[in-house]
Amino acid sequence: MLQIHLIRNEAEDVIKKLQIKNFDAKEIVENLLNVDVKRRSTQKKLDDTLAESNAIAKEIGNLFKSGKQSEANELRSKTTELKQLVKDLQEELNNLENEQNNLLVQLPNVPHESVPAGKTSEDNEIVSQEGDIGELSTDALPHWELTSKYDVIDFELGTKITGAGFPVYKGKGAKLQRALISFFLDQAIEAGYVEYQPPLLVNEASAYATGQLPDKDGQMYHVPLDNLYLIPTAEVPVTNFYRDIILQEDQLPIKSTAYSVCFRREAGSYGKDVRGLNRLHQFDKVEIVQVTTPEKSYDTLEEMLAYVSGILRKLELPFRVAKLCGGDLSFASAMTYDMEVYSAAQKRWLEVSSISNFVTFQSNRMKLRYRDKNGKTTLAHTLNGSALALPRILAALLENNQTPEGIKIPEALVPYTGFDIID
RNA sequence: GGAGAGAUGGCCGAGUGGUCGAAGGCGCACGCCUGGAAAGUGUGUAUACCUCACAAGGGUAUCGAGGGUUCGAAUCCCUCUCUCUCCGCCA
Repeated sequence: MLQIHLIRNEAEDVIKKLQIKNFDAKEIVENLLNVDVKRRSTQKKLDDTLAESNAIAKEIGNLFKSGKQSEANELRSKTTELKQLVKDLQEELNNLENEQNNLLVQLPNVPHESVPAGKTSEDNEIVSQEGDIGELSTDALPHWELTSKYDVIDFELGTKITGAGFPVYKGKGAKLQRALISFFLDQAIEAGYVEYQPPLLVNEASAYATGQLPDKDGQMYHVPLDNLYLIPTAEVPVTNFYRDIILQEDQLPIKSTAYSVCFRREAGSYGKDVRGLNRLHQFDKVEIVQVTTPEKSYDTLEEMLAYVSGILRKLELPFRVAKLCGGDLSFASAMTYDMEVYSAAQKRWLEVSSISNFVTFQSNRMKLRYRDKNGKTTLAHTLNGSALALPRILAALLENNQTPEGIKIPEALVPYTGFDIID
């Protein structure tokens, strides 16, 4: 959520920058400016009225004490009209605050000035690419055929017991999953992240704080009986650790990592996009989260990008990095890098990580602040990234490493799997 | 699920209708003391919004959350949430 000060002081600039996201903010901003003025004058009136009745109450107390009953009673009658006024003003203020909040929540985060214009993922800027995307032989199989050929994932079994998008991993497939999770976590720990195992269900306040609510409530599984949401990513619980907290500057940066199962309803896609492991309702992911200062957050973004690149190198997967254009940027993000690995058999790039700087968009909503050297409380910056999402990594490993003898396991993973080939 | 107790500032802990944003202690910051340190000692030490120059100063709100009684509530009443103890159930 953007801060009202920003709208108040830089309305034109906000409108202009949101155009990069193809978002027409003009009307909302105008309404906000209006409401803001009304809100402030109402608050002033209310405060003044309250100050007056506080003063009278105090005086009545003094009069009673000095035994001047009649004078006290006289004053008492005077407060009845003030009471009604307070009530009215309070209600008005409440309405205006709600109105302001409802408007504010509709505005996406302002993109960083370096974010390229553009509408779709076609317009993303490819900033780097590395690794060999060499040709596979013509009889190379897509992963959804390899999984049944080697009996490592049973999609139908998952459909039977739950539904489409809930695969059952089996044998070496299950072990490979477990190996990847351990590998990713160990890498993150080595890079200075603290490992957490968060709850997989969160309450409404948490889902709101990281921006899943109210914008994307249809994308989460909801448990109405307890009003809890299944997390779409570990980002939600982990970032919420710091909700309503004031940190000391020397505690920053905070680097957290968590493995979690992720649940996504993801309505609306079809065809090859959802085939096999490409898009699931339940999948595994290791997430990295950082909380840092405004001065450092963009350096941190680069650091996280370098970190994830390192993992992909160790997995020997060809990958490229895309800087998202305005139109492809998520609601809450100011700047995002997508990491994509090449799926040799599908001949397409698969997104395996998305690393974003949210600047103060999340911290404002969740009141995550720190006290700087001068003792001033300031909103912290939050960032997160996948490191990494399992299914598409698995898909790429299966496809890219297929040989007549079987599927080769990259060297870095062998200590974790205990085998070097799936055959 | 049943019964009971409780929720106060960074922490501990007082406070049952007015002088309480809140005693006292601890912690922390700065100063004094000291050759240096400890001890001692002095001062300060919440957040948000409004006014305003995002200064100083001032106003308002906040003692788990929301509502009510009252001229006036941390203190009384109602609802909710959470925590703890005992019982039950249970991986």
